[in-house]
Amino acid sequence: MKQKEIKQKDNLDQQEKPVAKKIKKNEANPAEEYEVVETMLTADFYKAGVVELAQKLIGKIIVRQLPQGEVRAIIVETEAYKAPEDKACHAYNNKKTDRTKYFWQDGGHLYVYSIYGNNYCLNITAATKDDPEAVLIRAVQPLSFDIIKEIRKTKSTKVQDLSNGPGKCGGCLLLDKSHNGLNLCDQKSGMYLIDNKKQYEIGVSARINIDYAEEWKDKPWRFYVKNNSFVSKG
DNA sequence: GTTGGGATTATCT
DNA sequence: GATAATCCCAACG
Repeated sequence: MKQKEIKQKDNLDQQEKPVAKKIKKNEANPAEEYEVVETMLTADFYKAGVVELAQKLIGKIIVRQLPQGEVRAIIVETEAYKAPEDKACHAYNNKKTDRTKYFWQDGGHLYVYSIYGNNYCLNITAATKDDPEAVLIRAVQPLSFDIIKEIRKTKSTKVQDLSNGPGKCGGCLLLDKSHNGLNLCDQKSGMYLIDNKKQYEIGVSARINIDYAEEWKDKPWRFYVKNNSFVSKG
């Protein structure tokens, strides 16, 4: 149904288009009232403990510069992973491998891991380099719609399928393991977060698909925007 | 060098 | 909602 609006105009006149207005046409629950602050979030923001940071990240806007243009999306779902004690965390018990070593960075860096083939999941480190903690970005709401559609190449007619899952978020942003360690506070990275003053109603639940984590699987460390259709199914 | 499973997704019925 | 796909990665030898 909405597919027609999605696939129209792949190029041409794509300058000066009001992004929020575009979303409004395509999504039943648009973020049309969001209030961007066009300043890169700095290292102080990411110094918070991982559970606090997971909450603070809800509503923030990810910006990534690509050859195709600038990708923007609102974070609508996160999960906190906190080693060494958290059995769900890849760095549980301070397990440090080639994959997990990126946990040991100051807050505001990326940890990207691959899973089930060509899926790359995006994490943002919290606290300091001595704290192996990171926030998994499980879902975002696209703002720069045309570019994301072009990048993701999904055949689905549901706009939500562009970004309602952790692997899909990595796909939207064209991330892979080469982006491990990227600094979100460094202007040269071409990727950063900006603030959004809109207040969202935030839901809390246990984390998803970590049944192996025993007593840690029930921790209320998942946060999401209530009534937002881009939140993952779980 | 081989193996087994995963913080998932796409594509069916 | 069920299942196949798909490949990286860590844990063995």
